[in-house]
Amino acid sequence: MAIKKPRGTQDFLPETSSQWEYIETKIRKICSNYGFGEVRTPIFEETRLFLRGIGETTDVVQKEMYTFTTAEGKQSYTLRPENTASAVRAYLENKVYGWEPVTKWFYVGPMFRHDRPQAGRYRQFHQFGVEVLGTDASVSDSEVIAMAMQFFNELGLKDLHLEINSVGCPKCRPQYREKLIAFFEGKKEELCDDCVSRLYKNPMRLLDCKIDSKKDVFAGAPEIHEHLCEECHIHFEQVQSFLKAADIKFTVNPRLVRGLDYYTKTAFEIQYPPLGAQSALGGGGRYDGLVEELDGPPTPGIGFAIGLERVLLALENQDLVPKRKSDEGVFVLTLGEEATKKGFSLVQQLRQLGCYAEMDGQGKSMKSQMKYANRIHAKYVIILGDDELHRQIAIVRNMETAEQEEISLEEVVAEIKRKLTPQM
RNA sequence: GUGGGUAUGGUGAAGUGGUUAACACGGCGGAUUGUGGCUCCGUUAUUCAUGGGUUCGAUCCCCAUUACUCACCCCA
Repeated sequence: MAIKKPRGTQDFLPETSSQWEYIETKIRKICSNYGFGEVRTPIFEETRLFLRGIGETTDVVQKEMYTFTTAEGKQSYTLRPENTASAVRAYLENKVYGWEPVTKWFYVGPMFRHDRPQAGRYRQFHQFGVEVLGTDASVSDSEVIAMAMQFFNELGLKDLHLEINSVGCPKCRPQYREKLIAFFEGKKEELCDDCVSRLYKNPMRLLDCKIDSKKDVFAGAPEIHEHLCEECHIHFEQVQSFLKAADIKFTVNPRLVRGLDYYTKTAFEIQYPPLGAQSALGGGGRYDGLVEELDGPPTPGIGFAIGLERVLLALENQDLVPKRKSDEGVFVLTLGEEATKKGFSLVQQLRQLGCYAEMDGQGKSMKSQMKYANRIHAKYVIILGDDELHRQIAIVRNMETAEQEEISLEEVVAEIKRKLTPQM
């Protein structure tokens, strides 16, 4: 049996890779404009990091991690399912807090979750994300959101919805949680099975249940905004006013809840509805308790993660995927052994001068070589056969105009280089 | 983890219980000897995911497996 790639993974062939390159170029540009430096952490970490960082009761940790032990079986490792925990670990391990008041990092790379694959959902997927550590200023919440929106804008994506919410903090969330449980406890009969099981584990998740949230049961359910503490309330108001000041459109969705335990205060999500079930292109929020949870000094943080496969889907959906454009180049067409030897020398010289040059070398017919030259969109073809070799010249054919000229072998490389170099 | 759909050449995709499995694209070769893109011609699946069963006979029927896919769940 032929060996196939693992389920939920993808091979990116050159055509697709160039699309990724395009997206990454945008990412790097924006990050540099916002003053974010790239952090590269290991693809795998000690399993404990994710247990504590993401939360033991979350789905991600409970059923989606790729966990393994080494041959000695001493240590348990896990392929990173997201990168915030790793970034915070790196922040602490390198004692960045000791010399940098505010840290702004971004990352791009593969993440791993053992989900059932589906449109826009893969087991190895790629995220672009940012983290701001060391400030609880509401302006940084807005900055991070603005950054995500600018990323989508620059890609040309339209019709995105930005939803924001505040999920409270350890001071006010527990009370709200209790109220929610109390409210729904008597109405278990009317809830779907999933919600019943969520009721005690993570009652806030009930709020965005697709089935129950449409029912009457929800009438009169306690709203998070009525239960935020003073601090959270003010913070949320400020975030909104900063967004307005930057002319960023958003809607407040009191039922927006994030799935990872570490989120506090601000939570947000960017949706592109046409993608269907997996319409969240990105999301993020504040995680003021995470650094402490990982044994660091009390340090506030905020960040987002964007699913790049989904971004690509959205780009395809709006026909915004750039076509791969090949470089202007030259094809060296050779006939005969001696000519091929000389041709190889020409190709190498051209390449060393920074030109895109190719040849056949398989001894194919002239016609066949011409076809190939055409296929790779060569701008010039250098034709070299025994005849030309004896006369110490080469025929240079312009593939657009079909004009041909004879140039001496000594000058042909320099001449082509000149032709291919744009005039300043 | 749960439920639905689909599995035919490099790709897209017809099709039938029984000698030669359409078609399109792509690939390769050719259309006077050393010249591309257009056109034309030829060629390109001992075989219809894998394993089992029904049958005189299965790519077409049944079962299982696997993969892909969509939805639930979850999330990016």
